Amino acid sequence: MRRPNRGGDFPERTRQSPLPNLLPSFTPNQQYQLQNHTNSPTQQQQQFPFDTGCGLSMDSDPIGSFFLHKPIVLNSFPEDTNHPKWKLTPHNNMDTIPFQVNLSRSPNNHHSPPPPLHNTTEMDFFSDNTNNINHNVSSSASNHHHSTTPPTLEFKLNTGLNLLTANTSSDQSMVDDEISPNSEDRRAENKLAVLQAELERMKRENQKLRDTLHQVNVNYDALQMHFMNLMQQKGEEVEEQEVIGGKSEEKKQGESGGVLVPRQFMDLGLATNADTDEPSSSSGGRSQDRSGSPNAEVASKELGSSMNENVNDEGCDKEKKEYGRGVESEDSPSGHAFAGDKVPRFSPQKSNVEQAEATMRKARVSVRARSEAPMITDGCQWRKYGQKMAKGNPCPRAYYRCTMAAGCPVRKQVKNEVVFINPIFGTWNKQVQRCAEDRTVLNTTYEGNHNHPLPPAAMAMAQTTSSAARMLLSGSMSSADSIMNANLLTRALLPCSSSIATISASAPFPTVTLDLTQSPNPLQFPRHPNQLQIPLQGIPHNFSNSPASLMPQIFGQALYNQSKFSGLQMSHDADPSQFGNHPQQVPPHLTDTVSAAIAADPNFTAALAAAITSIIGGAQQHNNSNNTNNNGNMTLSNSTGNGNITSSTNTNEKQ
DNA sequence: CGATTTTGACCCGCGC
DNA sequence: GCGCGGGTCAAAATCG
Repeated sequence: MRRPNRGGDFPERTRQSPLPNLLPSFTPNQQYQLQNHTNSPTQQQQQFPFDTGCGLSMDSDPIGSFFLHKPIVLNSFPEDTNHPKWKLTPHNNMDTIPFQVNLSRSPNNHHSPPPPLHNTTEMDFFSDNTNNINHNVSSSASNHHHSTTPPTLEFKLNTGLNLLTANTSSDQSMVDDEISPNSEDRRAENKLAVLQAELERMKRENQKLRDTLHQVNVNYDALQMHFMNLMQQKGEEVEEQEVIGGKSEEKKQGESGGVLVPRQFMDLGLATNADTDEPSSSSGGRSQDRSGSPNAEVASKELGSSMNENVNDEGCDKEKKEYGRGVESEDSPSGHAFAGDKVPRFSPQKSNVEQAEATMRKARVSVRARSEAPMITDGCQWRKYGQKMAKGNPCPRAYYRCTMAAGCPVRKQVKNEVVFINPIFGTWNKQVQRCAEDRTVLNTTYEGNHNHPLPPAAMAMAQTTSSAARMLLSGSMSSADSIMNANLLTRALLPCSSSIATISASAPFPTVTLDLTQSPNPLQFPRHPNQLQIPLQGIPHNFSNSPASLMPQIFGQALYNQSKFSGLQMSHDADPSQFGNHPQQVPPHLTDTVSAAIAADPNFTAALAAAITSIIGGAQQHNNSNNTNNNGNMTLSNSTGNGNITSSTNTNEKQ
């Protein structure tokens, strides 16, 4: 089943250059003709190569590609693009003169432009700076797309641009220019020549930037693909392990007809098959009763048996339950699978990507933050569908699901924790200066990926979930990756806080817990042995004084940024401690730049280009200063052989 | 009147 | 087998 929105759950990030487009472009599908307004002798039909009248000769190859041959000696190029004599107008002007093109040139012309017509040495106009520009145009003269904009404006077709420049310059030929007796005109011509040269230089520079940006995009795609491949491989490894380890359990549940499938695989299977068109209610007894489908359970078991045959003879009742309920937990790229909250569940054939994504979907991102508000405003629309009283907690736990799109699988839990800190351990909050018993911690847990475009305000959290899930997916597989991801997570956040991020790979769901409550005392929040806690440099200390609604966006964006930049930053991943815990000490490059760039420009690629420039520019100075070791240093060590991760932190918050 | 919230019931896994 | 807790459903109530 297609899942186009996976990873792309969010609005497509266009990859437009942040730089002004200095390259020429024609209006697509617009036919242009060269119009002579003065009935000059040039009204005669011309054939290639011909003089464009601006010091450029023009040629074309058999496929209609145009070549301009520009003499080194530049002549007058009046800036008046509306020169009364030559004008390019759209083809719909029937009064214009057709722009005749002889296309029967030698095929060698494409790479070997014909000899110049003029006396000066000619150069390949595209040889050095426009190699990547598509200068193929229609083979018909009438299809010769030509911009009517001045040459300094947008254009993507150099031929058209320069032709325009030439045509708008004058009806005088080069020879005419050279014999001009007017010295003032010559000065103007020289000035124009300089400007023209500058224009060419800018075009070359722009082309280089575009090439660089293109390369960045390519690299980014490659990194993304590589990351996905790694996740797939790791998922397969875990799957194999679970298959081996689950034999006994399989035997145990086999008697009751249960079908065991490795969790990871089952997730996918249950989540992605739309072909069975199985109602979600089929797996839940209660739902069966309410749906009035007496055969639902039988059908479900049959499907399970079928799956047993097709897949790996295992099952996960819990997953089946979850997905059978409509869930929710699966996002459909096509969107139809979520209509009515009914999700077909079984699919014996799953791509590795889907498997990895399904596993990722189970990952959770939990945010602990102090807030007086009942719920974090994260930009999404949520509908409460349940509430439970948690044992030992006077505050109920609320369950929300995203209602921004029908069938959106994203859910969140909001737990209003009452935090009691034992003053014996000296865990009074020195910043807040409040009694520990007064504090309430808002614990918001997100799960799933949105299957719909998100508003900018909601992008951060959604991307946080996605990014964190990806990190969990890899981090839960090996300690080394966990450390790497933890480091990435740390680096993702702005360097001004000692908040704790906990990565838990324990069952049932891997969870990233971002603790924004600033509780450095490990006794306050006992850690799971498989948890990795990292001081998050970037979360404001006094969160209670910060709008809680902003926090998920802050770290969400940062985490998302980090996930995108991980490949880049890892290459020069310096000691995070060098950033210190003081914003004023933060190096201006890197994190701040990235965050600022992306914050300023929703276009990720644009920000990426800006950030890369910054990173590259700041890498050297970064390397020169990365020996500094301050408080807030993060030391990670893998002290166990079973994949458990322990960490030791050395933050100035630790007491 | 549609959307949202409330709330009791239900399902299921897990531990005893 | 039973109870507990997490999670979900859906009818009823409420809201705008």
